[in-house]
Amino acid sequence: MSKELTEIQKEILEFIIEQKTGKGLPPTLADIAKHFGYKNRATVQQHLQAIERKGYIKKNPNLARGIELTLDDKFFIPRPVLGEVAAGNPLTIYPDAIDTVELPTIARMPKDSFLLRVKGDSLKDAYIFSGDIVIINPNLEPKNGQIVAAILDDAAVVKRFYKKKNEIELVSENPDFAPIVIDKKYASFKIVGLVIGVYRSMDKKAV
Amino acid sequence: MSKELTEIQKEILEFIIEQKTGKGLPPTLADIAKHFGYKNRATVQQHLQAIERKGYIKKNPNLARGIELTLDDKFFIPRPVLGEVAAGNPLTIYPDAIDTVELPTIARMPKDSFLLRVKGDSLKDAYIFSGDIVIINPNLEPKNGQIVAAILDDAAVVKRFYKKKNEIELVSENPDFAPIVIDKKYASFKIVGLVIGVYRSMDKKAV
DNA sequence: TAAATTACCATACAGATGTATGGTAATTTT
DNA sequence: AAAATTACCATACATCTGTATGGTAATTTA
Repeated sequence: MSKELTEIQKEILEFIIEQKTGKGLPPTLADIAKHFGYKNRATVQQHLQAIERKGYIKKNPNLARGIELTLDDKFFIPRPVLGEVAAGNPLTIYPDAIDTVELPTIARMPKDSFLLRVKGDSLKDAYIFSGDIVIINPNLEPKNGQIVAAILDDAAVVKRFYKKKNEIELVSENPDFAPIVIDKKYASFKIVGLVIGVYRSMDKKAV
Repeated sequence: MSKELTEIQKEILEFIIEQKTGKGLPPTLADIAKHFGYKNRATVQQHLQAIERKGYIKKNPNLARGIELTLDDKFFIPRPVLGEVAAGNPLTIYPDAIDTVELPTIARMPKDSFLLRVKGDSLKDAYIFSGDIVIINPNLEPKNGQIVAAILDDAAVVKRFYKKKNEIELVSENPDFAPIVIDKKYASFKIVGLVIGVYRSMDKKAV
C-alpha cells in the first residue's frame, strides 16, 4: 500500500470490503453511491480511481462489480509491542501492523473482528495451539466458559473466561498454568474480545 | 435440496461455484454462455431457472451477478455419496453442500480448494478434531508426512500421507487407528487433495 | 402415443453498469 | 499566491445484464 487514504476513501473501501465479505459480492458504483447518498455514480467513480491509484483496490475494467481488493494474502500477525498494550484498543496495540493498516486485512473478517496469533500452550486442551490464529470479536460479551482474549498489564492472553462474584477468573485449560484472578492486582485489565474461531495454516505445523 | 440436477445443470452449477470461490464473483449469464459455448444467454437463463427451481441457487432478480448459492446450512458436510465418490472430482460429489461454511476471510480459499468437515478422532494428535473444517487443495502433490484427504472405496478420510516403495500408507496420528496400506486392496482409491488449513468455529465446541 | 422435460436457438428491450468529459467549490500543498 | 488535491455535481454513451417471448428438435415420462 503506497499512500494514505482520505477519510472518505477509507469509508468507501470499508464499505466495499463489508459488502464483499457480507454479501459475497462487491458493490456496483450505484450501490456505493446510494449508500453514501451520492446523486451520481461519477463521484464514486472518481473515489475508486483515487483508491486504486493508492493501491488498495484493482478495477477490472468494464466489468460489473469488478472491484478487486489488492490485499496480500498474508495474515495480520500482531506482535505484542509493550508499552502501548495497556492503552486499550486492541487495534492500537500493534502499531506496526496497523500502519500497514491494513484496515483492509482486518476488515476482511467478520465485521470488527481481528486476529491474534496464539503463543504458548496454555490452551492446549481447548484445541488451540501455539501458532494458531484466533479470530476475535470485540463486540460480543463473553459468557462464562467461553474463550476470550484479554490484556493484563503488558501481555495479551487467550484464556477461558469465568465471571465470579467479585472477580474475574481467566483459566488455562492446561493444568500447568494456574488460573489468573482479576481483582485489583492488575492495573490495566481489559477483555479484548471473544474468540469466535480458530484458524491454522498447515504450512507451518503438522506438515 | 429437492430434485436431481441434470448433467449439464450440474456442470453449470459447478462452474458458478468455481467462479465464485476462485474469482470471488459469481459469473454473469454471458460468462456462463461463453464458457459452455452457448451462442445465447437465454439458454443459460433457462438452465439457471431449472437449477433454481430445484433449489440449488437463488436468483437476485435484475441484479448483475445475482446468483446466490443456497447455503444449505452452515457447513460443508461431506456425505459419501456412493457411486459418485470414486468418479473423481470432489465438487461433483456434494453438489448440494457446497459453499456453505462461513469461513472467515482470513482462511482464504485458494482457487479450486474446497472444504471437508472432519469426523472422528483419528487426527487428534495432529491437532485436528472432529468437527473441524479442513481446507483442501486438490492441485498440490502431497509429500510424505503431509496430511491429505483421500477416498477409499466409499468413504473419505483425512490422514497423513506416506509414499513407500510399492504402496501408499495413510497413517492416523491417533494410535488407536491402524495405518491404511494402499496396494491393490482398494478398488477405488484416490488422493483428493492436500490439507492446507484447518478452521474451527467456536460456537460448537470448546465454548 | 401424448405430454412433459431437456437443450438449445433467435430477437427484443429496459434498465444497470462502467466510463468519459466537463464543471464548481473548498481545502491543502507547494 | 498559484497549483494540486479533494469532493462533489451533471450529462452522455456504449455495452453489459437480466429478462421476456417464441421457436425447433430430441429425449423422457406418463
